[in-house]
Amino acid sequence: MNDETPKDFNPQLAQLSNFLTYRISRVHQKLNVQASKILHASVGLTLTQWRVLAFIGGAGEVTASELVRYTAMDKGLVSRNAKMLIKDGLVASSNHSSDSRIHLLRLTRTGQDVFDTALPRMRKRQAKLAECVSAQDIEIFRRVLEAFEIASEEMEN
Amino acid sequence: MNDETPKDFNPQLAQLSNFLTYRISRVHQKLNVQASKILHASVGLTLTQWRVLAFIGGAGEVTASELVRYTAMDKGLVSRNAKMLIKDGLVASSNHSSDSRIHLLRLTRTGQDVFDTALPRMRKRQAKLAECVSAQDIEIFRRVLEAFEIASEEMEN
DNA sequence: ACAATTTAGTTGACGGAACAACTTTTGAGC
DNA sequence: GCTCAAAAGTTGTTCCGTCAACTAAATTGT
Repeated sequence: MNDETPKDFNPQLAQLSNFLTYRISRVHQKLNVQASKILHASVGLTLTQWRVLAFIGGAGEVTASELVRYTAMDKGLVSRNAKMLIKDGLVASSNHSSDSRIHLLRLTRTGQDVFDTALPRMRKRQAKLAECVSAQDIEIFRRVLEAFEIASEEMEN
Repeated sequence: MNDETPKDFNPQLAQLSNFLTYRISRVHQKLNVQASKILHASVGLTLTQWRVLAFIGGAGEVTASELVRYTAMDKGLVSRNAKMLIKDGLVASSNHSSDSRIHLLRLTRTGQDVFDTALPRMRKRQAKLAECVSAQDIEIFRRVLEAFEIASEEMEN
């Protein structure tokens, strides 16, 4: 969190900290911290809970496995977080008509309120981030992310 | 890990998965998995151990707190990982001449070998990632990361 | 129609990272 | 020179995400 140039500045060290993966890691962590703060302060959810809630809210009605497919989150993680949200009364689960394995998840009235409260704040945050750079650069940034994501899966070795 | 378009494709869900922070999160995770595999296979280190080792190797001789300053890693995390590396004989620690709190960390001969083995592989991986997009786009990507990192610290709200 | 495979979801165990409390040593202020 | 604050590290606790094992239900193949 101390980001002024240290007194004992060492260019070699500074260079090492430029490894791409490492930089992504740091940015990711900081963004997470920030998002978590907002969520905690506004609706008292963790980031993961929010993600699950947001996907349910955005979709209207989904199953856990759809959620897993779209978010690439862990099965167990989704299951546990959904359970918490259900326990807290933000999400309701109902049975699928023909497939009794499946639980359909949707927001409760309260869950919808939480969603409606948090979403604009999260969007605003996104917008603030986006303001830092040009729209074009964001576009490129997205493309590079996309390319990296694909590359990181393909690369064998 | 299933990344073909799901049969039950839902554009609303797809849209939600485009939140920037979330995408960074996913890419970050996948890159980590990949890096970890390479490190595990080549030198048997975890990503965090490698980061500590790499910083020490790059700097020649550093203290733990310098490491903390440059990597923005947690104190405790650095301490524990350094300890493991010392136990495994990859890092040696010696006392500072005048300040007895400080331990100077440097690579042992073995540590240097490990460093020399892993570094080119990690660089190669970076290069492979970089190949996916133009040099110019990488530059922009770095700039955006930089901007986001700053923004995520400043934003108070 | 029944065996075998696949899919949905839950749960337990484990490991690693964040946070905080604590010790020890050094430096600063008076 | 003594007190108090700051810095360097260590260690304990806790929480969260990943992996893997497991149950139950549905689907496929013959």
